[in-house]
Amino acid sequence: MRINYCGKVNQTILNSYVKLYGWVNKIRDHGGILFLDLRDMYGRTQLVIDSKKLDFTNFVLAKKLKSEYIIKVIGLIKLRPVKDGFTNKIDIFVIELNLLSKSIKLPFKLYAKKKIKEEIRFKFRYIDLRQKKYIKKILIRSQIIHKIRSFLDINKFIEIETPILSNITVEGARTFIIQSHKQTFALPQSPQIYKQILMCSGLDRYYQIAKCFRDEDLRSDRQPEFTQIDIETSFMNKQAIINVVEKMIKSLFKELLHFTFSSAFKIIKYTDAINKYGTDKPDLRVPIKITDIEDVIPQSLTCIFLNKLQKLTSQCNRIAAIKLKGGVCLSLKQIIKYISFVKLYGAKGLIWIKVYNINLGLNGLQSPILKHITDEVIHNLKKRLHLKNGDLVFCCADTINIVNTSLSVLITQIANDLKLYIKAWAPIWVVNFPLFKRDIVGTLTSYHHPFTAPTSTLDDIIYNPEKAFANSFDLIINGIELGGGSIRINDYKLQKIIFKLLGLTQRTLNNNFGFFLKAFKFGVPPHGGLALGLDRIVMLLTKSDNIRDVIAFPKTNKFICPLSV
RNA sequence: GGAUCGGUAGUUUAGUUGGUUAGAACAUCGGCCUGUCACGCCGAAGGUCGCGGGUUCAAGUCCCGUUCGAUCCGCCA
Repeated sequence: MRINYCGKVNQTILNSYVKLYGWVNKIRDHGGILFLDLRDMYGRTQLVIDSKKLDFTNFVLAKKLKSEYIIKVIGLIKLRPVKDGFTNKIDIFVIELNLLSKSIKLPFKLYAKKKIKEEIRFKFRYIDLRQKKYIKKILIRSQIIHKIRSFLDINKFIEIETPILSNITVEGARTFIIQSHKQTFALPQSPQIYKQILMCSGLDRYYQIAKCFRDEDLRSDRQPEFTQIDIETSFMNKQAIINVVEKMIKSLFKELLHFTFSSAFKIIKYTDAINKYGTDKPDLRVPIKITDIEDVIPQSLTCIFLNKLQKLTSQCNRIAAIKLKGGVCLSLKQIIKYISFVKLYGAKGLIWIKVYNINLGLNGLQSPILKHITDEVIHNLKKRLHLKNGDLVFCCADTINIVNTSLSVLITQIANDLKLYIKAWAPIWVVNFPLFKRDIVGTLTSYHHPFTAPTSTLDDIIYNPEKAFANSFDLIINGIELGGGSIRINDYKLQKIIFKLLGLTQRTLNNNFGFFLKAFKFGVPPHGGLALGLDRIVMLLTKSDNIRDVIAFPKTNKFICPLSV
């Protein structure tokens, strides 16, 4: 058994002998004496190879060592002569040296100051992972999984594995299909149905660290195969589930980052999130909200706000604004940059108003629309937006979706540019999502999935499905969707109605969900649960801006594993 | 499926309105050096400029195509 690690030997065992294994990180050859940094996964320590203290054969061998050779040494731990600026306090005076493995020249420099292209890093991932910063992410990932397991274990959850090879498909993402010589399998997008079946068995606190597969295009936070912390419980309501998951997340932050959340996570309804932040995953570290202004500007002006594009006739429009405190310092160039930025999201543009002196009315402002507006409009805007000197207002007018998207991405962009984050961590539960949404061809689809229990009445669901809401909840931290869940339907009739509303034919229903509905006839406990994206939790806790950094062997945008291709 | 950015030595990169032999730093290799810790000093080697085509007297540079990588939109129950 290995006892000593390079990163762990310290001055508590001075003047004793130690056996170390490791990689040659760097050699400083002074002729008769060599200084060698030996590295393992926990850190580095300095070996001193002195021609006077080592036999000739060993010294000759030492002179031949190169970077990344793997060696075994036995040496005496000594205090290093004191010199300013160096904190490593000990040396290992080598008395015996063994070469275990050689290495050719590395394809890139470890501990390079400049960023190495991922293309190369992932091709040689085994070398990439010799770097401390990436080892650390892998270590933290392991700790997170370990802590989640012990937390859930303490809370009486049991870990149950569900099949990877199955023929259950829930509509949603594209599915990976596996052809074997005997059968065709689908890789699971999540263990959703299996875990609900387990509830039917009475295994009422289930969890799984589950590999999931979705054949969709990649993003910086999306991989085709990823890991979910999948949880399902019976006889717990929404609040109870939220409580236990929140406790788990808080314990992770406490144990891994030594950060304590002072209060319960904020809970906000979906509709409020959309109205105030323009998105269902707001980043509450940024203190900017969206404010409706349509009712404080005269009808005659709305077309100007709509950029002369259309009259405000449809109910599907929104005229709204965000206020940037101290924003007058933004240059016209920056403002134009933001205008072209929102155009990427469908907005026709932005109207901006710089407030230099609010008491002077129009004279205290700078804006391209000054000649179209009156002091009264300014007065109204001042009241609505609580305008003060130095503020910058961006207004956007378009369909609700375009205004929401544009202003929410604008808020994020401005916050990034101007470093407007007022706190480190902003967790939030977004609850009561719509039950359904219409896709591009007008078909009704589930907002989450077809098993989500509604909060609306049956009449509303049937006759006004788009206005129906779900008993669901998403966990958002810093604008990142960590996961979501819901209370599930546990009523045979209701589940069947939902399937029908979603347009499933009797045949599809029988083929895909027949067994599931049948299970309902044998009794289904009230149940619910959620799934958290493990990779995203690791990203958050390791402050990684890329999911590939927290996965040992990630895939590229083209679904290629650069290591093995 | 769409948009944007990028690919020059092992790595990170410079390369002007197209114009001599594509330059640097670090790494590598050889030599010297007993207190370095980004050691130092002397020397050397290392480039089909992603790939294919076009324009031109002349292309790393301009144009077209393609491929790979990244980011985003669509997509992601």
